[in-house]
Amino acid sequence: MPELPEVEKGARMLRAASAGRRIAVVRVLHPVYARSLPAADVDRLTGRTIVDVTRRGKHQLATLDDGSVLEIHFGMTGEWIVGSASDPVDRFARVILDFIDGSRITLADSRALGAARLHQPGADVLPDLGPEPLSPSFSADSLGDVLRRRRGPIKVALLDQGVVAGLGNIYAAEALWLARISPRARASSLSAARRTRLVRAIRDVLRRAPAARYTDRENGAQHWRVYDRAGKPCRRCGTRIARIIQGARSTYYCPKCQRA
DNA sequence: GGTCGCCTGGTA
DNA sequence: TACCAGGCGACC
Repeated sequence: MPELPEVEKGARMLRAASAGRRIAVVRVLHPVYARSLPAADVDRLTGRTIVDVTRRGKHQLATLDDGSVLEIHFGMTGEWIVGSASDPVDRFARVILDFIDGSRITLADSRALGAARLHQPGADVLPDLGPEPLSPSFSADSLGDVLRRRRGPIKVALLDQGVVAGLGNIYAAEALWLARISPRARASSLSAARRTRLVRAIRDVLRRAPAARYTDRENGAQHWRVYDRAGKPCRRCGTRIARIIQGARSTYYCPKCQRA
């Protein structure tokens, strides 16, 4: 489930595999992806050279030599497969970029919830995205400014990419557990002290994610502190972890040591 | 603000 | 065979 740390890894892969390379062939292999990357954009991409790749929130941004930007979103199940143009096409390949040097990068996405979009030169890419959680512009004060206008619970607010960029369902739950804040707490009523704890917890969760192998399918789950642990004892106080639905999504939390 | 549905593989 | 996973846009 790609959240910020996984997308950062993806952006690095894309950069290593594509920066400085000229695109020979673009193939779009799924109707959902054809919607976000129509034939006209495939034509525009073909023959262009990828200059650099950056990440913003959960979005990967490949800048092309004409200033246009290819934006990739992994959705739930997106991942890169790096190889050569002679490789067999992956079962879940949705977009394939073949470069003139014979190398290839494939966007595989089993559930096809991701997207690829081409932004024209000079376009404002991702205008509604909130601050990067690991940047100084994200702070207890800035978070307070945004949350003040919110009516709903803090968990739902944290999943809003306009509040903070890059958090998903898992790390939002993990951060709230670390900060000892109930996911049901009203976003607008969080004290400055709790916002400080939350900002710290978000950074902590995101920073340690790669090292903790959060993303490893076999070993990841056992490292989660609260996510997917419904009915199991809280790692802090032993209380049974609760599962509730917020914004049509599962939320896991400790009803005792995460207070509203 | 809340809820639904896109998608499809994995699991009960 | 039904249901669940979830990022996110579309809807009420």
